[in-house]
Amino acid sequence: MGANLPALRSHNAALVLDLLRTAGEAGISRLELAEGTGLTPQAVSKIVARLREEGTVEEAGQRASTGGKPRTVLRLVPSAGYALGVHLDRDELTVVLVDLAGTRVAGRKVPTDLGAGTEAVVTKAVAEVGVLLADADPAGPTGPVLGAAGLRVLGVGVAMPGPLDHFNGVTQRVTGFPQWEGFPLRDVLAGRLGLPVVLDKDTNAAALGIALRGPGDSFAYLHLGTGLGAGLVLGGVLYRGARTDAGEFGHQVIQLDGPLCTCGRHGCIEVLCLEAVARGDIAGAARVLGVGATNLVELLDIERVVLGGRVVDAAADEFVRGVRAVLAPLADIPVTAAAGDGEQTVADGAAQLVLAPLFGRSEAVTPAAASHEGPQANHQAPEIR
Amino acid sequence: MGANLPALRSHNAALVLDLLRTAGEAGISRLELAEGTGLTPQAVSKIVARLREEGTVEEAGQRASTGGKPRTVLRLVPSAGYALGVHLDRDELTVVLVDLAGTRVAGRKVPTDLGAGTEAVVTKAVAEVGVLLADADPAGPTGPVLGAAGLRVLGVGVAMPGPLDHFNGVTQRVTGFPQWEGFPLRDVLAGRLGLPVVLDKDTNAAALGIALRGPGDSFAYLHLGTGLGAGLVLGGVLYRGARTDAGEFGHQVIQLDGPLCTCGRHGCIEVLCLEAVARGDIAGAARVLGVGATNLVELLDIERVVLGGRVVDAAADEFVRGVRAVLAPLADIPVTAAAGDGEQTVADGAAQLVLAPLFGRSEAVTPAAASHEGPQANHQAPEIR
DNA sequence: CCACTTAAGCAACGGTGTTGCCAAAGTGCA
DNA sequence: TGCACTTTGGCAACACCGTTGCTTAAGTGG
Repeated sequence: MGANLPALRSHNAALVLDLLRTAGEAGISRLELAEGTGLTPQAVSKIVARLREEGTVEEAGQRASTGGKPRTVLRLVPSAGYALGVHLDRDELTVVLVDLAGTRVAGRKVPTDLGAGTEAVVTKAVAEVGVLLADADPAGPTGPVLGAAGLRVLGVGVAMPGPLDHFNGVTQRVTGFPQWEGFPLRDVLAGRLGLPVVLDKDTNAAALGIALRGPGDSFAYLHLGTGLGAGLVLGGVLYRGARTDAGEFGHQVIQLDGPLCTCGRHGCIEVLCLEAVARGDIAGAARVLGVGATNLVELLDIERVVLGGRVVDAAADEFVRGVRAVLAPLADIPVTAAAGDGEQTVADGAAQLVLAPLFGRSEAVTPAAASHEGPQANHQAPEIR
Repeated sequence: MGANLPALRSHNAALVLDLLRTAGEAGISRLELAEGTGLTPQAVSKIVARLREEGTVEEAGQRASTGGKPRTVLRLVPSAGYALGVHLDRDELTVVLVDLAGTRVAGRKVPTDLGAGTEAVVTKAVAEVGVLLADADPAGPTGPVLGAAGLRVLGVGVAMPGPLDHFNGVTQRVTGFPQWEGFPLRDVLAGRLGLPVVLDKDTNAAALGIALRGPGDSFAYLHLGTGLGAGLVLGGVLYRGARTDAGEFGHQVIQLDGPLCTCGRHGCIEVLCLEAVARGDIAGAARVLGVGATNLVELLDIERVVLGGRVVDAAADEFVRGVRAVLAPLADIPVTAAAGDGEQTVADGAAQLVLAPLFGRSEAVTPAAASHEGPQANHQAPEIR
């Protein structure tokens, strides 16, 4: 909790990196970085010099002059670091390699059965990662970590259906697959791969990915697939809650004494929504989702709502329109559908679980984290240096 | 956004002060402070030395030895600073003076009518503050600021029914009193009193007050009075949302096509709850509140629920039991009633709006705050020095 | 060609937490 | 009573952070 000089240094470096990432191809000048961060131009110069020496940042031309020396444009070097994203879904395993800019540079998708057991799934995931890296890496399959000789892989983000314990990296009950309860997936995978691993819910991963694409604001990502969940980004940072279980949106009750849900309660959004979908009533499902979204907007004062997941993807326009119809009379909040890559949104977001800390996007530490020393020594938040 | 050495210094000082405040009368030693903050014992020594020189902290005896030099007990000096809390309710004006430890040292309560207009209410509030300070201050009514010669008053926190704009300190529509819409209460009051002023919703003030009494955790304070609102404390910090409008709990819809609410929607918690109360059905009201609380717990993964407000106070036990009954089957979350001082909970909490920043309890800056230069120059977060 | 403007680096500086060492103040046993 | 040991807390030197004051680089415009 206490901060020292190195902490201050990396905090400011993260701010600068985040602005560089947001600027993308267009780049950004030192003075603009100074304005954006509130730091002195001199401080920015020093920080940029360090980042350039590391190879994380490069100069890329200059702006038109405004009467004096033209500003030098700086740009993030995407190839300075990579992260792996693993999406472990009920019936499918997706593995992607993402660069520092958040661009997917390689990806694989194979059918998998979570029911095959933890050992089988872990082995398969490790194998898929190996193949992906071997294909992606021009230097070939040599080097210390799974052939990652040429690429600097910073870590692996793993996204799964919740609930799970993000802090300890342990899976909890996965509906239908009791053998996953209490499995320390993060540490097992970290041991096999020799890389830092971060585990989180699929909805959180997707929300994080969306957060890093847009400006750092507050929004809710509502994911309607097999079930219904939400990822909450509050103040540009993923909100996980005290026990990292936040976002259980599906079982919000919006109809007292409504139909019985699998969770034992009555009138949950999920059961109402899925029943409507089952009978082909997309408008009805969208309306229910809209009521839930309105509750969220009112309660958390967020700035936008993003819809995603298989069911939404199948009729995105209709869902967006339906949610808007409920929300619009009360608040002028944009409602959009997540970029239509389908399920790879989650895999890309999983990779961002590793990258986000570099850009200061995981600062809001909950009390649980403060009292916790953190995961395995060398499996903690990676740092570029 | 960017941090420099002074920022680091005050951040760490705030951590130390927060632990000292939490320790209360019992006090805490330097080494315990080091453990609690994660700082080096040496760093804590330096910080404590500064605080002692300021008069904010004092030595108070020593612990029993455990085989070596006994630990020196440190304690916050409550009289080192004071804050005023003003609760502006629809029909009542409460003014309290609170010391650094959060203890109320003086208070006044007078009937008031918000409908009398902004000028009349402001004048009355200023007068009440003057009387309170004159009574409380042994040095008598001399000195630069309203007779506060002997007391160092750090600022004034003002709590009102929402919605309002906390960042700009401007009131918005207050139901039934259109002349309050868009009134820059914070700056007007700051000008009259010559003190920094902070404006916030009554529910937020109450939640903050409760947060500072307990450990820094996550909880929701549900306030059932004229209306129904919530104050959310997430990770020990008051959550205000992008436009400082978070906590609009009353208009969460939990019954599709339910009874019409004043807000135009159907089946809001507020209308269901108030209707039940009106017909004397406390159990029914508590059940509705319980469903809403359960939704909150699921969505935000908070650790406890606190109930308060006039209606709850009148039948606290029954409300607590009713909410528990709904919540218990799903989560092991404590439900309690706010300490029964009635409405002064809000006034005390209002004073904490001023004190909380000293203890690092308002760090989570929303994006809106970052892009905003802050209020008037000298009406910003006060600092002890 | 030269005055002016704007961008960025160099050097010195104040101030942060850290490290290494030492003094102070107890306990417990011979 | 004396002495070894443990624990607490301060002093001094240090490395390193962003800041300040100034200089150099690189343009524009009359």
